[in-house]
Amino acid sequence: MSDDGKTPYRPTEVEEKWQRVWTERGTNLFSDAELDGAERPFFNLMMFPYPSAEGLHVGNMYAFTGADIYGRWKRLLGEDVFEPIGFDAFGIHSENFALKIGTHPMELIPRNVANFTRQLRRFGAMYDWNHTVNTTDPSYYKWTQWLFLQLYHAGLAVKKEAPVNWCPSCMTVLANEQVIAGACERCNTPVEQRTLSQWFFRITEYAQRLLDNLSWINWSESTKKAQENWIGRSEGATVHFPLARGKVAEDRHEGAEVQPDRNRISVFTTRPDTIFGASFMVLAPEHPLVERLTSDECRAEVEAYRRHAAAMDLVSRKKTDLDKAGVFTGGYCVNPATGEDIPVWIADYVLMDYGTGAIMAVPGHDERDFEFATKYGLPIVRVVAAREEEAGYALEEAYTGNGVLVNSGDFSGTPVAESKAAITAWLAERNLGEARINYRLHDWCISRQRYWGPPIPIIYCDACGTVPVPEDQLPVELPYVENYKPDESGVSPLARDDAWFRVPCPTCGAEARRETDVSDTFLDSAWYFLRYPSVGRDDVAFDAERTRRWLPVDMYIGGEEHSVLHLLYSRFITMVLKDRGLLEFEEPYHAFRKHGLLIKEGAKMSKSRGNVVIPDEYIERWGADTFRTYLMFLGPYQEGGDFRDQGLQGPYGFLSRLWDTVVEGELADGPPEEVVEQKLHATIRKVTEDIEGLRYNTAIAAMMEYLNAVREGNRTARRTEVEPLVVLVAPFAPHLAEELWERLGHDTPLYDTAAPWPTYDAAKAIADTVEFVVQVNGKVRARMAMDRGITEDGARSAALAEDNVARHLEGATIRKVIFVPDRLVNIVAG
RNA sequence: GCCCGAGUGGCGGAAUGGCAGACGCGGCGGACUCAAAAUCCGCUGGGGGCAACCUCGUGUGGGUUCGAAUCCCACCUCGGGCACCA
Repeated sequence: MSDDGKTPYRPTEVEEKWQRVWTERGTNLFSDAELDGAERPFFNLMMFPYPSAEGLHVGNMYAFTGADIYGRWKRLLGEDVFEPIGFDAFGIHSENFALKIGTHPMELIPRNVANFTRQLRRFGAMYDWNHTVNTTDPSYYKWTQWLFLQLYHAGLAVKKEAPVNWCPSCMTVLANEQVIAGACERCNTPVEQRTLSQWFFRITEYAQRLLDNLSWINWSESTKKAQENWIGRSEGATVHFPLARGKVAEDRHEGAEVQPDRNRISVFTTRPDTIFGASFMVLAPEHPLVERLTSDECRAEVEAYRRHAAAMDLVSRKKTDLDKAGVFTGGYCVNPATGEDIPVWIADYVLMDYGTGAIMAVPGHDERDFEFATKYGLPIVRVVAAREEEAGYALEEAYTGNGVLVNSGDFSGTPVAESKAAITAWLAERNLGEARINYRLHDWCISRQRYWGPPIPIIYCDACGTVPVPEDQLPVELPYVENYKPDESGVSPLARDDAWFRVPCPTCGAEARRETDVSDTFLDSAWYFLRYPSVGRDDVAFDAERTRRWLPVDMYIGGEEHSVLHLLYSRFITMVLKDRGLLEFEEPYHAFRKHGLLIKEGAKMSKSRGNVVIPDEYIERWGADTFRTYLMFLGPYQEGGDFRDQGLQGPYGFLSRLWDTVVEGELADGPPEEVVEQKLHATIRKVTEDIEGLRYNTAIAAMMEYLNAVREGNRTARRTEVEPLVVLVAPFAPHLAEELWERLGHDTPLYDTAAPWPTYDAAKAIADTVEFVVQVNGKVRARMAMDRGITEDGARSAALAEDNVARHLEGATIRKVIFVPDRLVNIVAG
């Protein structure tokens, strides 16, 4: 009570009180028995944060608030909502930061986690703190290592010598997904190529399935689109071009068995129909056949070119705007369609990591090939024309349009579309090619030559070879290594700990060595949702029965930045576990919704701009309820919005007025007054439907409108008018709602009440009279109240009688009347 | 270059074939106050008119329709993603 006898809204007091109550009552916590017995399980998942030293970012808060509102709403509907949170604390972010400030990650991370936990508790999400995960905890990464073994035993984890993306600044290998435009996604340093022996997960085996399921999973469309592009399916053909007899240097290894694939160049093409126009070949400089094809005269030049290409970093190597440059190898192969010998070149515009690393160049119908052919004076043949009569016309640029084949032997005159299949079939009959589907997706390199991650559970023995660590010896604990800084060697810092590194072989007992690489952070996060319900179990990664009850995840809300990395990997891992018989579903998330990006005053938030919103400051000043409500009000959740400091005032005023209405004023008894009742039902409907569709901004606007109507003209509100609003606002402002619920006389807290969400009567949600719009020739001339359900004739005569309407019709003949029931009359006259 | 999304008052944004600008911020005027803050009430897209009203207006140009912010075509701008992908 203040001096004037008023009880003003004091958010901090209210929020501290209810957070204490929730903790004491365990309102949001599940016991094992509750998890096993839940009748209406709803798994509400949000993307667990990486606990940075800076603390919770407003972007995290935005994401979590939107997800928490959805979960709280489901709970108020009476579902058993499991809403866990955790920490994705392994990885290069953490390690780099630890290096920068000179604190060991084993000290730094628990500190950050503690700080995050404090912040997460303060903003009022209904997290189940009994079921948190921390990826750096041995009780978690034991199962990350177990997961690796599952893939290993399935033949899906393989070690390959491979050219990899090497970040010279982070001194580690990056997955293709972590390379943005040829540069490290983290530090923006140009990435170089290196060849290292790495562990790969064969995600490409699952490419088609990952693509196919996109057609039925309930996800945000843009996210599906991003995955589709990333998987990058193209249909075409593999075509084999035999090396030309007598025009290729003889095999230098006398007596060596000549491999079949050493005698031909295979290419992948999406345009097999243009094969008659393939007038030369281009190989990637690294292509294994270059050596064999190169003639003595060309050798010096070819080798110089290959050295030059190898030294080039991937940024310049993959730049589209580079001049096409290459060199002739001196070798030839045979175009299997024409039988002609065609020269073989090498050029850096052909990439070894896509298709077969070789292309058939069709300069007449491919812009890059045209540019290359023009530059080096190579023949350009037209094999497609819009009309057959154009067969003889020369090409001034590559023609990539549709048409019919020309200059293509028996296939001339065939339309492009059907000739693709016909030529592929013709080649296949002669063993010169076959239909082929190619994917842009690459295998997932999970090796990291770093310290801060789960050690890959593999042991190398001179006698037994590669030996997986037996399951009962997991976890392979990450040792404390004082100097964990990576170096230029490309060997993980773990190799420095001799006592850890040397280990007896699990199979024969002889002295053996551990794998010293750790796994990619994305592996940690690829399965964490499976762990949540089974947290505490140290005998299994996830309990089968509990998993059956709770998974797949019912609703997953997160940022679009994880569209291709995390979401694709977790789908892949789920499919693998299903194929191993460990799960009964192959898509981990029943529904996924992306949220938008939050900007500040029209600009991207960044430390360098100095416009980063620190949630703590706002929560301290306005309270968590206002902050949450504002974040959801400032724009459409799935599209993001613009955070403006002034904007907090609106939601604060709304919550304060709601407080005043319940706490300050006298509430009258009796059913809602007629004028308010219709609005009440309409509001319940709108808020319910808007939350379901994550349209939080308009849900809040509807509640504001309703409160304005309840308070209209300083009238005395009725309890039955206000109490439903207290529940509607509860997902957004849970503390305030609890307090008002209690002040309305309830003994049981709102969130412990079974299914308190109000229902609406659809008949009462609509008014008896509707405002008709009367148009004359499409222009609004009057607005008139009419009875709901009025007939066309009734509306028409009422409209014609209206003064302004009559005035606009003066002297004109009515030609037509458009009638939209309960909405509009449009009189067309002239 | 290709793909996706967006362009609406001073500002954030509503409206997805039928009243453009809901809701909120800011602004202006008023009440309360010695005063200010807070709070409450009213007004608030441009132009014209005393007014009733009229007129213009959703990036630009065209189209479909009785009627277009909304659908179609072309273009411009911004944001995001992909990119010598054969």
